[in-house]
Amino acid sequence: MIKVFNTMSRTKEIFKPLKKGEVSIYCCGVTPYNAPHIGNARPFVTWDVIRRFLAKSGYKVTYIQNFTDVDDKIIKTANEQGVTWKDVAEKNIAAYFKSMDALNVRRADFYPSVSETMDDIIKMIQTLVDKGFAYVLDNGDVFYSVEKIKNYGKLSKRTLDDMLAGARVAVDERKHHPMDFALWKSAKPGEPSWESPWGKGRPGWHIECSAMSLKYLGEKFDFHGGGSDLIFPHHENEIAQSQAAIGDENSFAQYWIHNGFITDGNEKVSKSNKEMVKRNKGFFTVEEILAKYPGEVVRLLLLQTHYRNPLEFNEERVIEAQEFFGKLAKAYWQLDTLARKIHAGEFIKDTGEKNFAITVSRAGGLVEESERLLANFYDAMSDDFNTALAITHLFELAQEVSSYYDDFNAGKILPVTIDGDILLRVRDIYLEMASIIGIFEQPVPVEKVEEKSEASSELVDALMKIILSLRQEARAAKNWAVADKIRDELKSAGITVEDTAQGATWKRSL
RNA sequence: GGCGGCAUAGCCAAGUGGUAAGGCCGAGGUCUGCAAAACCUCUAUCCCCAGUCCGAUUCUGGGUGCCGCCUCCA
Repeated sequence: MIKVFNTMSRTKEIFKPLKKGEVSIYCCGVTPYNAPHIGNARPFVTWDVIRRFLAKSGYKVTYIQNFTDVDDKIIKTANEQGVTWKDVAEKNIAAYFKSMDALNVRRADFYPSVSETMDDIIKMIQTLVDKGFAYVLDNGDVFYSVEKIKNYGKLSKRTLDDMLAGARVAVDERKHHPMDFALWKSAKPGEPSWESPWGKGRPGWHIECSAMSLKYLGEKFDFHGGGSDLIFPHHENEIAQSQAAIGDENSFAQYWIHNGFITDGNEKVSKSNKEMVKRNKGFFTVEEILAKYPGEVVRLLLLQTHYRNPLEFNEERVIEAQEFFGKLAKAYWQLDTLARKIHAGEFIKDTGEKNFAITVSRAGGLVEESERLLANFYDAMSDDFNTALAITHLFELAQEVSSYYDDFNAGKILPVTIDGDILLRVRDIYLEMASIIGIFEQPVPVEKVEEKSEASSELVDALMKIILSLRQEARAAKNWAVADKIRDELKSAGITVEDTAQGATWKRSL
């Protein structure tokens, strides 16, 4: 049983799909007028995990995400840069994909754009005009009439009276009601336009999502999501339009999922906050952040807070997440190594009956524990996609594994083949959790447990081998001054040396 | 001004009507020539007041603080 918090009811509801075994999702995508910043990334990472979880739970998932490629800001940017609106959109869509790929966000089933859905948009506006929910002005503008529908404001929990009382914006006198919004804007000089029954123009904001969801998912679909800043007016207006056009107030999305904001100093991260952009120069867009830290680390950080809560983002937290990720990765490495080597019989020795029993019981405990944690993991995910809690279960397993590994290395556990079989099962469980969270899909850039560094060249490896063997000679002669000096100087050169029971290891400092 | 949300340890962050997961930091320990790493152990009564209840951090009301939306915004 999966429970989800529905913004419409403001409560957790039991999820029942419209079609058995299938889930349809529409998530509002981006307006590609510049490169995505970290705040933009959150809903897509969130939905990516939801998709993975639902798919793993046996649902056939259809996921649609749009690009609003016809928009004021895009036109403005294009005019400023002396390029076409399409150039701007294409460039930023490419940037979007690049960032999302690095965050392991899987591709949507379709990415409709406004420019490619124009016919459907015009058709929907025409329906609204025909049914009397919209009106056309002399200049060709078309507005939606909010008074024509019952319960306008039901998603954002406000009434037309509330909104009038708190109105802050100068009202356009041509509108029948101050809250009426544009479905179609007549063409202005220097702007792209499309032919329509009302003359040349382009769609207003909101209508594209209604038209696209109808086109790709039909009159009813399961989930609709996006950032909580979209609740009003965007999603409210989508509901009004769609349900009016379809003629069914139960149509359109069944569950509304909204994610909280990423904050910086308790303030919403936003491109329009000039001061914040300035303060975070060089560490603001996803691309900038990914230039310094691995995508999987950033992804993990984004999922360590429940999606509905605000998430404070700064470099310190990324570093913390990197440490956390490193431990998860190391435990996986330990588990994989141990399982494969024991399974292949590499470690087999005569353990004696007593030790054999202890070892099997210890490994058996590990597999029981991993199964318990896997169940907890699914419970957490089933409770409104609580990735923050789910990740701690994965981490607990990582700790169990590391503890086992430590004892193994210390000789407290003797290897027998049966361990390998059991540990392979534990490894599969570990990977199952990781795959839903969506990590370990990229080469792990973590520290080495063996004596050479992954990111190094053969030459560096050879040099390090020489240096470390010289240092080892000094250590053997108890010449600590020389040994420590070598270690200290390597450290300042960006290489960390650690002495272990198996000899010295080195890695590049992070 | 209208509407909505949040308030848990130094920091981050789950959660529950029966005295609160996890991470970071910190303290102690094992190991070690030292260091590091690793592993083990320890560290909160949940913003304030009132109410309901046998019992509230968790429910209700009030207060305070913070945030968001109402204009573009993930």
